[in-house]
Amino acid sequence: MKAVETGPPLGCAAVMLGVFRAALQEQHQPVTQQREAIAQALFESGRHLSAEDIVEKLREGGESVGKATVYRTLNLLVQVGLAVEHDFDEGFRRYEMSAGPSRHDHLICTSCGVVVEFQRSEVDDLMGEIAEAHGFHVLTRQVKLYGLCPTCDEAADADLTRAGLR
Amino acid sequence: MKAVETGPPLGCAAVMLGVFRAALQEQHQPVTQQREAIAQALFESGRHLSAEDIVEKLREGGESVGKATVYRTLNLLVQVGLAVEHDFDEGFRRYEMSAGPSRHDHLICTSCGVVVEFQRSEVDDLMGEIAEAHGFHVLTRQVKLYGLCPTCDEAADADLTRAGLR
DNA sequence: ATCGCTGCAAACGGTTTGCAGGACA
DNA sequence: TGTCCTGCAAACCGTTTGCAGCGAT
Repeated sequence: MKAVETGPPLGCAAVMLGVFRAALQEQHQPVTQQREAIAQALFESGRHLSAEDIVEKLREGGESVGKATVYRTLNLLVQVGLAVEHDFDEGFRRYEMSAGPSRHDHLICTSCGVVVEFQRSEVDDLMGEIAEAHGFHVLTRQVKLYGLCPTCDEAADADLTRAGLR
Repeated sequence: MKAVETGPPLGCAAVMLGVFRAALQEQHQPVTQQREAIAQALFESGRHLSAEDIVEKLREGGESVGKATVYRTLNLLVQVGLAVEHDFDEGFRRYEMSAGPSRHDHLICTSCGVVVEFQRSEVDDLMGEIAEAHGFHVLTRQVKLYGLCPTCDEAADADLTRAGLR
């Protein structure tokens, strides 16, 4: 078995790429090498990538794409629903493959910056109910919990204790 | 009874201002006219204001403050927990008075941009439970539902119907 | 009187845009 | 072959920063 860097099921990227190609053709938009490369980079990583991350990833792979094209393609991916935009308060945006109906949300540590994903059907249910109650037709959501991860929380506690004992 | 532009209970701004002053003094930070004016502008409006909004609001009131000071003071307010930062994907940030424990969340229309607030104790409960399950010490959260408001949803439906009948 | 906040303007950095040339349909 | 996507670089814009001077403590 081959070692793989990161997460998504093998073959998933290929399927997503097919969907992307189909979506482009349906809108009479050209399927260019750059668009495929950018989409593939995002799908293969399966994580939260910045535009810069993608430029770098592709450069490492020997492909050269302009930053502007990366932004344009990412917007395209968001439009057709194959990617979602995230803002983790870093001063720039990150993008992530959107596996359609599989919704998940994030816990973000404001101290060390670690991002933990979680998935709870109760969130889907509750948000759906709220949207309905307000007559909104919700397409996407951003549920982010900011605070201290267990490690940083413990460290902060230790600091406080030390200060208290001083 | 006097006509009032916007929302928060009268006197609320004054109380919040007092808390801000106390917080500054506690940290041995000077209570300047600018800081008071900026905080008051935010507290009185009670809505989601951008830094630019505040500069304008103060200029209208005859007070002149630098944009840099507005940003610095807003960060100060966030640090002491009297304001929260919002990002509604407009390319800039908005700030809102934080009434401490009274948490509320937002529905955002991606078509007309209207922002609707809602408050549901179930959200507090669920988020608290999730944070606990992951050992996170959550301080703030961002729960945003993006989609079409009733008006825009209806308009979109009408468009689709028209297209279908063409 | 001292410390550090303010304000102006320039710097900064992520994102967008204009335009000449080349790739897809 | 025509359209429009790409890539470079400059423009853009919200935010941050450096520095001289004044205000709060």
